[in-house]
Amino acid sequence: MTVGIQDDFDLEKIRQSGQCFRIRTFDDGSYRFITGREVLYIRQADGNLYEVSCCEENWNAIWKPYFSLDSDYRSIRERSAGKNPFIDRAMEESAGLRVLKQDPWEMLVTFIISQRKSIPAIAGSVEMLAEKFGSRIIADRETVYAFPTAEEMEHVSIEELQNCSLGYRSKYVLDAVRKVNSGELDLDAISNLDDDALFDALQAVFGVGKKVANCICLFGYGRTGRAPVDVWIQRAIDEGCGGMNPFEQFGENAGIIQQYMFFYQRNRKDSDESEPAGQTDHQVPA
DNA sequence: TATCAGGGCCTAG
DNA sequence: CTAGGCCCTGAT
Repeated sequence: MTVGIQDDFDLEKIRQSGQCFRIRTFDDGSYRFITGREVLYIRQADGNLYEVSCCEENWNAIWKPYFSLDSDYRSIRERSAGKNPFIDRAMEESAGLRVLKQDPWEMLVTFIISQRKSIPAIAGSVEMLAEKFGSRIIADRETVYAFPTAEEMEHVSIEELQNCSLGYRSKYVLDAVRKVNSGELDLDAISNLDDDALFDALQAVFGVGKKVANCICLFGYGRTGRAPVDVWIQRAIDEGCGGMNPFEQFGENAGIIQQYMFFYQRNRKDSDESEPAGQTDHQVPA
């Protein structure tokens, strides 16, 4: 069927935004997304019109929330403008990307894996995990594998994880599996916590520090006030913000601004005028 | 072929 | 608080 999307929405920018590692493209311009056991093929037809492979119920119940289409990003950009020239530029260049609302368990494991890895390497490991331990899905255009649940990973060995190129992160993932399956960490229950408490609860997992915890808050729990600071954002802060963390002033939209900055910093021509000025005040609590 | 950085985190001092 | 080590990959 066809849906109309009036707000900022750019599939290619979403694909490159580094928050989701299982997006696939097809030659006809279609993009494939997976969440849980649901698979979506979506293609821009004309202007604001998109052809989607799902029914209207699933579009409304699953995919509109997934793409955060209940938020008005255009107005968020407008209201966030005028505070910092670098960020203004980042918002212009990156308009169209969305913060995706993804599965918390998948985000926990994926961002544990992400540490000290390049994006292609992360994608490779996540794909291997899905193929080895996830359930098979016969989708419209291919056979795909869902990201494995904690239950499906219950008896996974350290060797099997090593074979997915997890390296020293294997023991971290194993700890996540154990804590979630034992109930020591209840990913549903903690969704009721406020941002700071959620942030702290996630860091109980071995291998989850501030950056990874903030990624899970933002991409898994929709906590848009959270702004993870990674090496790219730190570079943007050094080169565009005089070394001072700019996210406090954006409040509940800090995480969205962070995504604009991340995309912009990765794609812009290296300024090389890197001026590491000032301290690096790290993760921003809302 | 060799080198290096990559969406960090843990541990020791 | 700071420095080192860590598994492995993709890029040069």
